[in-house]
Amino acid sequence: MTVVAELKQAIVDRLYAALCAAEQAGELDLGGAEWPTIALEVPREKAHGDYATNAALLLARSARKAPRQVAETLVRHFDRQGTFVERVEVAGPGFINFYLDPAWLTAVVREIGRLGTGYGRMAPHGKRVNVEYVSANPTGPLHVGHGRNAVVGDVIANCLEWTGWEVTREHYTNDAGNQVLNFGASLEVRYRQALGEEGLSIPENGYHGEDLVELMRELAEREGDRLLELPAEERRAYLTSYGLKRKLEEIQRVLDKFGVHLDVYFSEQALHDADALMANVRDLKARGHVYEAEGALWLRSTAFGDDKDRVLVRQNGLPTYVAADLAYHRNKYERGFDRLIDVWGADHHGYVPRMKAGIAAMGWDPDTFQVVLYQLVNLLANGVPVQMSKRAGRLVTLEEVIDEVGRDAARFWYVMRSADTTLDFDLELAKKQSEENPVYYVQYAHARVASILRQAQEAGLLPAGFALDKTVVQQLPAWAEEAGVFSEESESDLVKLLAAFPGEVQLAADRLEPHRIARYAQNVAGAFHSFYNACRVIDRAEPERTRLRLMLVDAVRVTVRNALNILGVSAPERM
RNA sequence: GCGCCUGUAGCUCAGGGGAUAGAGCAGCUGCCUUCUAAGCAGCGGGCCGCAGGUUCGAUUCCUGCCAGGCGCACCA
Repeated sequence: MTVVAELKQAIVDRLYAALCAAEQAGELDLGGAEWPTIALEVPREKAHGDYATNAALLLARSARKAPRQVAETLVRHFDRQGTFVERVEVAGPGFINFYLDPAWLTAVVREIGRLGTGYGRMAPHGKRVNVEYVSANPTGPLHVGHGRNAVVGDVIANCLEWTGWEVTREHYTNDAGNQVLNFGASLEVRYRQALGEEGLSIPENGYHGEDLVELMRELAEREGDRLLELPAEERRAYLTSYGLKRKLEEIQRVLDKFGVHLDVYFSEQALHDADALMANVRDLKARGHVYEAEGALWLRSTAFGDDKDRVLVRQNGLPTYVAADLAYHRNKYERGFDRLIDVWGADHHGYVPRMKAGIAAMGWDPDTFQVVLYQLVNLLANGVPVQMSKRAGRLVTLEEVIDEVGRDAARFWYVMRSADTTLDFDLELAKKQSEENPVYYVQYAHARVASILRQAQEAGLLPAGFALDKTVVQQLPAWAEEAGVFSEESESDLVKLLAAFPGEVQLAADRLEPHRIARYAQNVAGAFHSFYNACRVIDRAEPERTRLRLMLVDAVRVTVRNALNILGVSAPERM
């Protein structure tokens, strides 16, 4: 438990004790009503203390007393011995405000220094979660939308890992079904065209992308017209599997460039090959959730909250996408995951109820399956929407975005905003403003701290062997023991923010809201820059204060670096 | 028609049952002979879409409406 978690728990415990004592003293009669959950919050106004609770306001009704009176009673019975609480006040309509001994701030900084790269990380609890994201079709390049999916999924996975989950990052590759047939047909056309054949056109529902032209041109150069001599079916099979393989490699290459490293690339075709789809349908049938109608096999998903039943096997005997996806999710559960998370574009939101229904029908708790939906990405150029036409085959690829904007800025941009809001991604703007991008503001804070530490070392304040891969406290534990307290407002503001980091990570993980980490990093950077301008760190006239502040800026370095780490953004030591 | 998301400062967006609603950008005023000015300090700017309801208290929760986006396949 962190210093903050402990001190908050102590306050809550003492509040319950005070409540209990007040009841026994006959000063408070809740009339048998249950005790409310007492929560502490950091007040918006710092004049209202370090922490505050609205417990008295919640108790007022059942106690049939004025909230302020209830608060006074609780405060009278509140025992602050052995806690960091220095002063307790009743304020406003009945809030109880807690003012802490400034030594708590020193304790926080000391702790951050001790934990270093582990600050904000919870202990593993052994539960396993599978996070499925990107899951792009291997029939074309990754585009701007995939970028959001990738970063949202990646940062969620990181947050879960930091909060103790054993995480598997997984990509589902749709390398089977109709679209693959269309893909193969498109490749055939491009191959023939590359060999000079004319009068051919990409079939209905085919893939018009320039990337396939390039891919087949390359193949034609290497293989010549040799493939034309093969039987049609064999040629088609070759082209298809060749294309899928190359496109998947392409996806992996770009993701790698984007800092997205997935543990598992799961092939849909493998499910087909193992007869997993029909095996699952048979199982669902045995469970009584499948019926036949109009020549098709239906899942009675309405029994599990869906608004209509869904076809699993079509009249023509081919399984639907739902059948494949259910078999896939069954496979995930059978691999022993306690929890499944899928990251989908909001255009697929209508698909959620049928998946949940299917999962319930297969016998798993649908609450263990969650879908994170992100709203779509609008691509703009100078504020004007860019028409993304698949037909014309012209779309801005993720790789172009990474190349133009830079990996760090792109990642930060994608995850900066809540997944619930539509994201305008203006390439021209992102390029032009790259110097003003919030990510640089955060990275700059980190670089500035590193610079201060370097200067401290040059000034002989830190030992010659001082290394940035460890913290000041780790290398100079005696400093932490002798440290005094912070007195400047910009110092305490900063430390309080640093203290909130583990809680922020937990909240981001619990709510699957990765943008909170980006926002938090900006807040810390802001508080640091303010501190930097208000306080001088290295001051030969005041060695004790210098040491304390060196530990503070080092704690900033640790926290910013850890936050950027979760975001998958680099933390440069120089800029 | 039904479902999901969104509506908060000029723009882009945070926040969230409480005590005086925030940030960045844009505009204006200051701050570099001292650790990185990719920075800081300050000023101006708000019926938190509209109308009801619940509550001691609503911008936050509920209902209805309005506006924008996205869905509603034996496609994936």
